[in-house]
Amino acid sequence: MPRTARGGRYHHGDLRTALIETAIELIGERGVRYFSLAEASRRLGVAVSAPYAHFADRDQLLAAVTVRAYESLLAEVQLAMDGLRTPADRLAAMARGYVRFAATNRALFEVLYEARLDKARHPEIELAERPLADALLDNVGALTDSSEKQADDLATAIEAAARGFALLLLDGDFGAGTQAVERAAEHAARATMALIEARHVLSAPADTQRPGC
Amino acid sequence: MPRTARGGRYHHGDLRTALIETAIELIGERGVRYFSLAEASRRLGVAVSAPYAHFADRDQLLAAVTVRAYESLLAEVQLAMDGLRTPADRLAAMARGYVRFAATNRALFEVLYEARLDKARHPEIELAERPLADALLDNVGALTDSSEKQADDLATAIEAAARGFALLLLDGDFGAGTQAVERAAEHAARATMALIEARHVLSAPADTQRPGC
DNA sequence: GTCTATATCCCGATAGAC
DNA sequence: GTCTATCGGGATATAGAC
Repeated sequence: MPRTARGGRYHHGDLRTALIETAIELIGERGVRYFSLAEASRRLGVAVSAPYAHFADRDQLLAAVTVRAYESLLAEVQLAMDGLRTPADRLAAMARGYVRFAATNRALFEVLYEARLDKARHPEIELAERPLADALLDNVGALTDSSEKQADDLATAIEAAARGFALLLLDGDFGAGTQAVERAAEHAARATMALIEARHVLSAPADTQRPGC
Repeated sequence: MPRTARGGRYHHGDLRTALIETAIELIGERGVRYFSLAEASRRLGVAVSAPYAHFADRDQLLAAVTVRAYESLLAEVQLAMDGLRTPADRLAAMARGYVRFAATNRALFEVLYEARLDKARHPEIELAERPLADALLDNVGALTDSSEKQADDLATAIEAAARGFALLLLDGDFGAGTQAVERAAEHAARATMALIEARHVLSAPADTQRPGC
């Protein structure tokens, strides 16, 4: 713990960044909803009032964490897509990267969906989210025969499936450890491929569909 | 509010049930994390110590709510499947019912996944969950050419997608109101159909798959 | 089974000194 | 920019009277 104070003032020099990192630690241990500025201050060895020099309130800190979360998620997804050229391969890779991100950055993944921040008060969050949404829509749109509505339906299905697999993984349904992560990521990628292959089913009246090729 | 006390003792006669119902109310308004026994007591007009005559602690009450949640979910899913005979139709209906349940019983849906209860301390929860898992596995298994592993992979994909659609709906991504619910439910049903149709993709090496029939 | 009262603890946020 | 001190609030849980 090299960053605790040594009896005197806090001379870290970047309490703002330290608070964000400690918030991520704490959220990982106990969940967003149990995160408190007071505990973060204690862990950093500063007074409970110190954070207010850098963030107006608790939500402002959580918003900063959320922005970082979107940035990390985007990086992980882009890394997974690297070198792949077909839209289908890139979409499957997005799902894989998304699931990996959820597992290796549990706190950041959680803050994305459970921080309950007032979106109107934190417009920077939507800004950070956009590139990811664009990447998804671009690749879905690049699938040859997709009309606008079909593209949108497919994107939504892929998003839903990826999020579902990530949550099943975090709930322990795939077991624990690195193998579980890769297993879940692989499942998400294959489900994405399946949705792409059967995408004609997604936007048609359900009662005209019959399974089986 | 006929159940508030009229200045004297609480003569409702079934505080235990009243607590469960009030807990569901409060969770729907503020989320599980912010639910407290104290506030439930206040709303019921009883002393904050009264609940302890019926539940050992807060988690025991939440566990009772969770059991009720699984029962309600099972009922909704069974209702949606009613009259349908093919496994595919029944699976699509399960997804539809699941999404409808999430929207019309938001509090119960939330408690299923965000109560953070120690499963070992509340074995009754797993008991309540089982019939639902069985229904899913039975129908997936009834699809003609599914091996055990293929059946399991398909079941997981359907579960992930349904949960994802439910969360997108609750996040407002489908808009608000009854139409949004039915739209999301329909999407979940179609995604289920798509996963069934392309289920051969789910359990095969991803790099041998190419989209398009 | 419910009450009153209390012990114990944690939180967010602010005021004013340095 | 950080500190000390504090206000005002809310929580869980227990003890003992009725």
